[in-house]
Amino acid sequence: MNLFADIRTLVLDALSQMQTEGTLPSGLDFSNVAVEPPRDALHGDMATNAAMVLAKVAKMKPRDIADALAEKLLQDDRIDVADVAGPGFLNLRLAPAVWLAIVPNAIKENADFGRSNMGQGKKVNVEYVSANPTGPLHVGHTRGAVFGDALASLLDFAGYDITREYYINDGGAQVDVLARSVYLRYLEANGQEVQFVDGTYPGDYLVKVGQDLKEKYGDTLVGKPEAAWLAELREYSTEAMMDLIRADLASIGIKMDVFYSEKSLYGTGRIEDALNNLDAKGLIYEGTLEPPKGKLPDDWEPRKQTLFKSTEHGDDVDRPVKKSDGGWTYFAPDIAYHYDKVQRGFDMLIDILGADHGGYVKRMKAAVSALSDGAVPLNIKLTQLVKLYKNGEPFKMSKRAGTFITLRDLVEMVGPDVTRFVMLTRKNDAPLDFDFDKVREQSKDNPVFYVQYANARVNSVLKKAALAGIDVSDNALISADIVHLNHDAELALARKIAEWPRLLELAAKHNEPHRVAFYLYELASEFHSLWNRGKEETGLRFHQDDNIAASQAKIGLIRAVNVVISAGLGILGVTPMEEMR
RNA sequence: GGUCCCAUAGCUCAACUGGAUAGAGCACCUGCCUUCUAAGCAGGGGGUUGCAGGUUCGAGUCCUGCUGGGAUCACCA
Repeated sequence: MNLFADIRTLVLDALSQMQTEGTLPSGLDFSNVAVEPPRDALHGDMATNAAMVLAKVAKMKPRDIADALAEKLLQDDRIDVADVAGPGFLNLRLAPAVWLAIVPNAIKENADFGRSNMGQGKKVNVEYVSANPTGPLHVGHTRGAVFGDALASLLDFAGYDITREYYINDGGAQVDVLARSVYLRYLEANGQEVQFVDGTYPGDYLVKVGQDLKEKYGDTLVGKPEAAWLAELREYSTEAMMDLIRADLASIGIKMDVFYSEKSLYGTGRIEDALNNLDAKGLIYEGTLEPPKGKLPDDWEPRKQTLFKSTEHGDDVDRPVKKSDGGWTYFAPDIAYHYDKVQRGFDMLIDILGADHGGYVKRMKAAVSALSDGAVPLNIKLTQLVKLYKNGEPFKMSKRAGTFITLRDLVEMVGPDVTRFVMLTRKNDAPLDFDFDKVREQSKDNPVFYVQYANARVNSVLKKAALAGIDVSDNALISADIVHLNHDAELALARKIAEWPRLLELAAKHNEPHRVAFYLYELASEFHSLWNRGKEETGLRFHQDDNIAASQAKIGLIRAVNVVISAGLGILGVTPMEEMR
């Protein structure tokens, strides 16, 4: 139930009627006609830009259209007031009962309130995290993980058929490095002194892997040449790292549907298939790239390579798919991987990448555009850096000094819920400041607690009312008489609740889960405001002495707040708190 | 130098993708606890939306050019 959509339908119907009556010319495009909440509540409940959008094509004055439209709309008993204002806005005021009707509706739909079918079941693949399997997830990965997961939930709630996917980069040279590093830890476990030279991973998360390896092989690999153990250890170490990463993800509530291995693309003809597809379209050629403009890299030299003509699909330069030694570049398996996604029948692909991969966007989009003949859009969202602070002071990370903050550290220090919420209070492409101390503060400075506190307060009221013998079951609240909600402050809260389905669709449409976080903050604020007004105006308290019917109506209102907060937090992946203690 | 992202109140950020007088929080000032949790609420001051043009009924939002910050730039992933 989306009131804004309902009223927009009403407006469009009225416009069509005006066309049949000849007040408006036919053949107009209504797609830009919007019904939105006005910026200033004084203007009314909803505003439509219909008159201004249509004025030019209809060759009429905006105000004339608006006046005629107002007259039509007023015939509907949901519309109390329709005023023309400004350059041609039509401000609508709805009958209070229309707003208040959202309350029992929200309680009835409960966890499904706001769910939309705008996605029409379209298959969407959301690929996120995809960190190299060479170590635990760190803070940067965490942001991508949380953002991708919330976006997936958001789209799911908006009616898309979502697949959550992780691409394991287990095919490249970094896995050799991992294997060698693990071998060193293995030697260490066998009592040898080892040196971690450049080009190996010194992190102590590999200590246990080395020890486990000793359990498995004893000392049989000691002193053997690399050729004897490299392949084996590559396999073993990536498995161990993926176990680690899966556990990291689980600790913030993320469960992938698919883990897709890069290695599985090699030696199976899949890379060749993808490139053949491009070749058949005349997009693969042998050639030499121009040197990059500006300052030349020291070791630059012209070189003949196998290139993908990505410029045909919007890239700036063509991109190599084979190295000079004949091996694939990292781009080649990525092409094959996305080809696979296209073949699996997704209607849309979304990749979540760190901002440092921004240079990769155009070529990947070019590849998907070419592979799918433009049929499957690839939407790449970049997540900006996370700057860590401790008590207002920048917190510098250094692998060497052991002050490298991992996802696990974050979860242990502040918990999964706070981590997730805070990381979703910024747009994905804006840098994020994360202060370990501030996010744990239990005050309204901290949006997490502010929202949770609202939820807890509602529960507190429900509990006390039940103790006082009032039936506050959802069934009782649904059938409560909204006539008892007759105050502007109560109406304001009902309006905010009614915005939820619309907000959700907007957030989904723009792939912006942070909007959910901001909305929840506003909803909580509206609720806290009403709560406090009850101190002075006793008629606004939720629990009305000796008036069970009024109490049930008022408690129903805040139970609806509860429903929306739970649904919203659910999308963000945050567990609502029943009480704050 | 090329490409991408960013620039909004003293600070951290919104602004429903082109709508009305640009909004919140922090900080500062003034009020509100005998009351369902004051972990909260109400009110006040604070702005040339980096600069200069352009597009139109209308621009923080779109286009062009600057300035400043970040990321990235073939044979690493």
